[in-house]
Amino acid sequence: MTSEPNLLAVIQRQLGDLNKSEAKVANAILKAPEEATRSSIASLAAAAGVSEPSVNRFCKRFGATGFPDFKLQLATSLASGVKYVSRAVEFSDDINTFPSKLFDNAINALLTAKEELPLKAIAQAVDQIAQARRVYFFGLGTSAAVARDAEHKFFRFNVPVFTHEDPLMQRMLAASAGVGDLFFFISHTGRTKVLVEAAEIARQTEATVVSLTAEGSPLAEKSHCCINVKVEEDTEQYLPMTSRLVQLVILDVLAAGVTLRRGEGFTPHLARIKDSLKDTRFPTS
Amino acid sequence: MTSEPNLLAVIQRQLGDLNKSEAKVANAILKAPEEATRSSIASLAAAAGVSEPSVNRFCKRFGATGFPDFKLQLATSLASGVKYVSRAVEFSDDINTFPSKLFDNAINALLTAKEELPLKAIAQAVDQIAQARRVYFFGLGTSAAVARDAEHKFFRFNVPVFTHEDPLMQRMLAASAGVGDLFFFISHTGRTKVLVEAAEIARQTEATVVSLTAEGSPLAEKSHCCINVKVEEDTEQYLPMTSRLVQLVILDVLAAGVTLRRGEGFTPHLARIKDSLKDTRFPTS
DNA sequence: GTAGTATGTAGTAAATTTACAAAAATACAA
DNA sequence: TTGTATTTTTGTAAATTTACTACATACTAC
Repeated sequence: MTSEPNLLAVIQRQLGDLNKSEAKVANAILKAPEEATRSSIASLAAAAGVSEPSVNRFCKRFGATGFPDFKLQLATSLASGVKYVSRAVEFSDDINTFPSKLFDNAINALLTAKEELPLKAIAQAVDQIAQARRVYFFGLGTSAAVARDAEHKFFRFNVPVFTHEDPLMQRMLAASAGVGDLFFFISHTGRTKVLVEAAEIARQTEATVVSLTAEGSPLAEKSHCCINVKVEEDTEQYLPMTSRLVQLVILDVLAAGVTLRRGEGFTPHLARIKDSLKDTRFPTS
Repeated sequence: MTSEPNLLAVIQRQLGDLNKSEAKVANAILKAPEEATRSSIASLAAAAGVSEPSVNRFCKRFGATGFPDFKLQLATSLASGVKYVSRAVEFSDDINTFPSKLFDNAINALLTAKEELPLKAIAQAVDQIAQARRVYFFGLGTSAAVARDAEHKFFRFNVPVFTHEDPLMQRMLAASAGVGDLFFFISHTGRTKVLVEAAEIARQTEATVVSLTAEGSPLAEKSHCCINVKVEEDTEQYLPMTSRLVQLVILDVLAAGVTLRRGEGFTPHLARIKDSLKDTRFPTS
């Protein structure tokens, strides 16, 4: 419970900082992690095309006391069932391979995000949402769906929440904002022009601007509080985005944070909302 | 990789059938399994009060090729034990605990789903989507956001996709459907009346009905093809739903499946769509 | 060219396994 | 019972494999 849960992710992340032979070792391990746990230092060295001490140094660099200890850590990492390495879907994949790859990628994104949670920003955002008189969730494209999800979730807190996918509506609402209004912008890149402009407009009012987006992006700079999500995306691959999953869970975290703020006295309210949906469903069995 | 569920349990069960020194080894391991994975054959032999070859024989008896291999199996089996523990958020939680809990729950949901993926239904759904002339994604509440996300993703495939959150629109579209139309219903419970009714209406036409919902639910029964998602939800806790994350990833899988179907010749089309968004963003750096 | 780093070679220490022998347990007959 | 043959269990010691350390060489950047 102490150490990094996912050794492979750590290796992958540090790939750039390694020197030649260490990188060779890293690649050999990433290529066949299972096999690495079973092989001796000699065979791994051969597979990587380096000398045995290089493998040993590699292990120590990653916090192990030596090769056997490293293998143990690796095996433990692998045991949790996920290949902690983003694996691209290839055209040679079939039904038996690509679904697990996509799941692994999603899980991996969440694991990574969990380790670098910007707790301070989250706590601040919870404060601001809890105090807000009105909350607007704005996003475009994929993030519009995330905003919609957030609206549904936060609606349960007695706070008037709004979503709009129309950039013009977003601008107008931003322009007419005042004290107690909170604008929550969601964007993967943080560079979508119309969204950044809306944030800029909102910022010129008395309203609070919070964003869930990439660190250092134009959108982040316009915000009072920015929750950074850094998920490196294989944007070249036309693959589904894992970042929105992280965004969704972070919004869950914010929702939970607000609930906890309200205290136990608030649960009856939540129960009432849930009950109100009962008649819309076919009863179970 | 046959994977006994838990090596420790196996050892415990066979305790009676072991001879004296093997039993000593077994007890030493059961007493401190974590430590056993880290110690050498010599120290374990000493701890058990037997000779080194006895430990070795013990290992082989349990299917390992030798001591190191045994340690590996033991480590993996210990590590996989901590998987799948959903942790509920409590009012005593603070900012340092509840965010990781929520992330853990999300990750666990995906891990579980990954292991019980209904591949057959997924393959079938991919076929049907690939052949469809028009695809409608329908959902309500939280699932409406999922439907919206799906619309965005599938829009890139040249297939006309539509989403509507309005139950009346859903009914009307379902009623006027024909050959080549595919209705994709998304629902956590599969019991939302208006949605099930829309599915029923669609089913009476020549259209194809696919659903992403709970096994055996009314909605599932109305569908030509149902992708089952079983995520046991702590519905009592007013906590965010993890099921929608699973739904999203499954839709990613379907999208990837369709892309793979189209083959490599299709990538230029995807590239064009991506390029078309370029001017809407602030350039990087 | 020099300082510093990176990598490999060779030797050493450690750990694991094998082969074999001693001891213990068991079976069975007198 | 008791003794003996046979099998099983266990340990010793040697062989082998594996991992580590110290040192030398090669490379890189200044």
